Amino acid sequence: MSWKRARPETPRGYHHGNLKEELVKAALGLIGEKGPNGFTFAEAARMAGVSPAAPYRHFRDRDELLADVAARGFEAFEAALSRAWDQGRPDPETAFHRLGRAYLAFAHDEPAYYSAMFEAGVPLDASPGLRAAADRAFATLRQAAEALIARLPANRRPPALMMALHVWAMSHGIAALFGRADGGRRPLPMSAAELLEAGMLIYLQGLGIGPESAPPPAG
Amino acid sequence: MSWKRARPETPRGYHHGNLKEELVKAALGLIGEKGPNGFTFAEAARMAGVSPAAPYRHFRDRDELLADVAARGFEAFEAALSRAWDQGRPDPETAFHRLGRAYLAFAHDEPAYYSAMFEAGVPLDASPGLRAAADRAFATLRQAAEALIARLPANRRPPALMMALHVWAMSHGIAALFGRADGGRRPLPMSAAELLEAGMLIYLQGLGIGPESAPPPAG
DNA sequence: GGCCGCATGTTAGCGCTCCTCACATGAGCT
DNA sequence: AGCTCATGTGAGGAGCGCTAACATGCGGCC
Repeated sequence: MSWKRARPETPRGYHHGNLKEELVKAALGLIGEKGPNGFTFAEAARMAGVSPAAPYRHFRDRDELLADVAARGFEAFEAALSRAWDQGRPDPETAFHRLGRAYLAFAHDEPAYYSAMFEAGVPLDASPGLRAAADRAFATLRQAAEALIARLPANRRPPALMMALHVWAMSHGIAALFGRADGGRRPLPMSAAELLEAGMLIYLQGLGIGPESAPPPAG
Repeated sequence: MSWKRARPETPRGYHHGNLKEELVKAALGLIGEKGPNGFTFAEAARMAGVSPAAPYRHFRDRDELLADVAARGFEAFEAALSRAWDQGRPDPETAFHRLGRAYLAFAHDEPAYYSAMFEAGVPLDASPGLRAAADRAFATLRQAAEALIARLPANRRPPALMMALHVWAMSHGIAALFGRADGGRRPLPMSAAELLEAGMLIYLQGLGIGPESAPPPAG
């Protein structure tokens, strides 16, 4: 009995009624606080006010819950990136910079999701929906890369996939190494967002999509 | 008694004599096999042929061993990067490409070290030597950045620190997302090394250190 | 309306891990 | 030779993942 909530906020009977959702929420909270390893199945159950065995009715094991959290994270990620990209309006450059900021904002504001997605070691094919969600998120990046590349003369266009991978890698690298809420790594002379912005400007310049080399055709 | 080695390769008495080193080696092996979380204090002890309590004579706890592995990883990393950079010989561009390949080679060939360094969640100040070792490794990248920047006209030089951070971020991003031994993430149309090489060429081009924009002064 | 099936939750418990404490051993110094 | 102390052992508490057998009550069926 000791695992029961001291004072249940929502009185309930034998059946919880919404346990799966509440377990996911609890897991998110725990991952956010103590990292993906600090998260414990038993503690999530405690938070939801159920016995330590109850979660097994909803998830095969701890890894499956983690995979579920990661999948939801990719959904939210894709939504945030799509919203930022906004179909490239008003122009691809502006939208692209918004996209970069949105990437870092997500990593910064949703560390629990970001951990589950990229740092918890969840294999991408842990669940059917996971890889699909991850692919949709990446597709947004790729779409942005394509729109930017389209502004180049046809004979100087790099592969869009490659460019998307570069953007993703740099964003993830900055988020992973410097993007945490000052957590414990390295003090920087500039913010992660500024660092990414500068890096992307240089990269785009290298492609020839720079402020001085590619005036918008209908400017 | 069941924890004893079935057939001790090196017969020993009550005292092991070299336990600390052997625990670190065992940890490396386990991390390489099963990721930084799969690694277990008790199993490392078993591998070394000692009781599960013995490791506590050499490491305060599991995290301290992990931090020790990470610190050794940074030492090896620094050594590998320095060797590749080779003081910028024969010229900074050539040496820089070697450096990039060395970065990915390390991440690929020493996954256990790389995990402990970047993915195990070890705080950088877990031990005095850890941050120092990490700083030395980063200093190598920064040194390379400085040498490359020095080839630019004085009025177009970006901050070396920023450039080093960009290089690090892109390298780490590629290593973390695509660099694993095909482990389980995403199939690519090109190797991680090629991806990094292409990304760095574009980035350098953006800085004006490109094949067609910065012929060596003594060419 | 009453009954029953089955999803959901509980209890008990195995095996494992981390870590601690009291005790054993023997290497190296005096 | 004798002592000391670093190093290793044994036993055990607390917590976790997971399973099996049992309890409960919601929802569909007659």
